[in-house]
Amino acid sequence: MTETATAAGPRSKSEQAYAAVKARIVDGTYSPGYRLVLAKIAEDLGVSVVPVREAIRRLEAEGLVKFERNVGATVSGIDPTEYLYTMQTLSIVEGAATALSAPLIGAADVARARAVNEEMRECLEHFDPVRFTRLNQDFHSVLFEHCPNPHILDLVHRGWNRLASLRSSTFRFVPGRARDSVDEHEALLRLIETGAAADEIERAARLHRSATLDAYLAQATSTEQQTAQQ
Amino acid sequence: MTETATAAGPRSKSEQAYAAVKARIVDGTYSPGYRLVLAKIAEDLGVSVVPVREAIRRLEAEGLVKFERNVGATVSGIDPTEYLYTMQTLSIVEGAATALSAPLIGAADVARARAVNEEMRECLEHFDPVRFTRLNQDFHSVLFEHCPNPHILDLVHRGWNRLASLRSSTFRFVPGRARDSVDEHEALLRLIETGAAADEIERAARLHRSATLDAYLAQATSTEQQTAQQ
DNA sequence: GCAATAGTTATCGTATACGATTTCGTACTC
DNA sequence: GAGTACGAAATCGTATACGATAACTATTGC
Repeated sequence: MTETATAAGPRSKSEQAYAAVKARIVDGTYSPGYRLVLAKIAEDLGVSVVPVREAIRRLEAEGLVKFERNVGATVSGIDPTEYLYTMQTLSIVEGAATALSAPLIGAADVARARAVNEEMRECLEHFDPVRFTRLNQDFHSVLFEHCPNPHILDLVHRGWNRLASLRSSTFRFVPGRARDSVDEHEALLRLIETGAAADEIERAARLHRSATLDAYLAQATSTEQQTAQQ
Repeated sequence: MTETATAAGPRSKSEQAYAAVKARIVDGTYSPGYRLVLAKIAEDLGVSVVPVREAIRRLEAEGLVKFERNVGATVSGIDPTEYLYTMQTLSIVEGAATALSAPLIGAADVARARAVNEEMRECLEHFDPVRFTRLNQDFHSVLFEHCPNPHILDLVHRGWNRLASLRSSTFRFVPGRARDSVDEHEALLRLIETGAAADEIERAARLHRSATLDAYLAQATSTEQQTAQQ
């Protein structure tokens, strides 16, 4: 359902393989570090290795897998540095996407986003981080789905996919951060409703993500362990 | 001779093919609309079609070629809409890259960039748009090459590659724009030298590219012809 | 003369096969 | 017992082959 404009035609086997493996990475079936053996995946999917190889290379281009010559592919890891890069990039492209979308966001969209945000608030009460995370994506989707520039939208999706692939690993919910996040969402909606300048919306959206990154970094620093040094 | 062996290990044939075809697209040997026949390229490069196919798909992911199932690949076209998307995206990621690089740019770098910019000014006198364009890339390379976030840097490079592939087509030099561009370069250097805030540098860099886009759009509107409708 | 259709050709998509490279386990030496 | 050398297994990388699909061409009917 996150596919970008599927033209509904008969998909080639390489596309099937791409979609299948991508889905497994994003939903956590293949978690970071998982070894992707071409022959095995090919057998699972009932195709030969050639289209699988092509699919893997596409996923590599998106940063979801790491490919080493004559060695093989693994699901991209949880290196904190990579996390920082991804979040920083996402803050930029997502900020832009949100700002570009803003003029196209209608009252109905805002209402929908607000409803999602209130659900998120409830998740805070019952401590349901899994649901919270999913709702968070829904919320932001409303904000940037109207982005008129498909290139930027694609970059946003890529960033989210990378984050999704890390979700089930050490990069978790930073407790104190969630409540602030919900409040920032509400503030963002207000800006959009009142037709604030694009600059301002972009800045707010970008800071929203930067704050999440900072919260993570603060936590990581306090923990002060190099969990993944490889 | 086109290959610039970058001190890496033995490249796979798919990588050779990727680099070779990419180079031909970027340097204009294969101009937009050019039909990329797998078998033909394979023969030219002395490899089989499988690695060529993989290379083409990678180039597709970068937006340099367009691939249609059971039909074939062509070098991505010059659709004005795509141009707009690319420039807009580039203005965002390049602005960010420049801002992130700024604190890392030393006096020597600024001097180098300034020298390049003065050369560009000379090109205006002798009307040498080809050289101007190349120098322009050199100038901006100095600004963002220190970008500490490789993801963002990669996005910038992709954008430049796409523009390069269009260079030899109808998207040309907009005469009145070039002089302003050189002045904006100088202003950018001043901001960097004086250690201006990242926000300010980002804004300036972004506007610099937006202005180029606007100049093109103004020209395109006045021309008002759909030159390439195919 | 033009449109529709059938046959031909060109090109892609993928399966299979095999050589190349790496990795892992085992035996041997010091 | 530790380290090294060798060999076997696993896996990747690419060539080749062939079926599938779309583009092209010639022929037929009107």
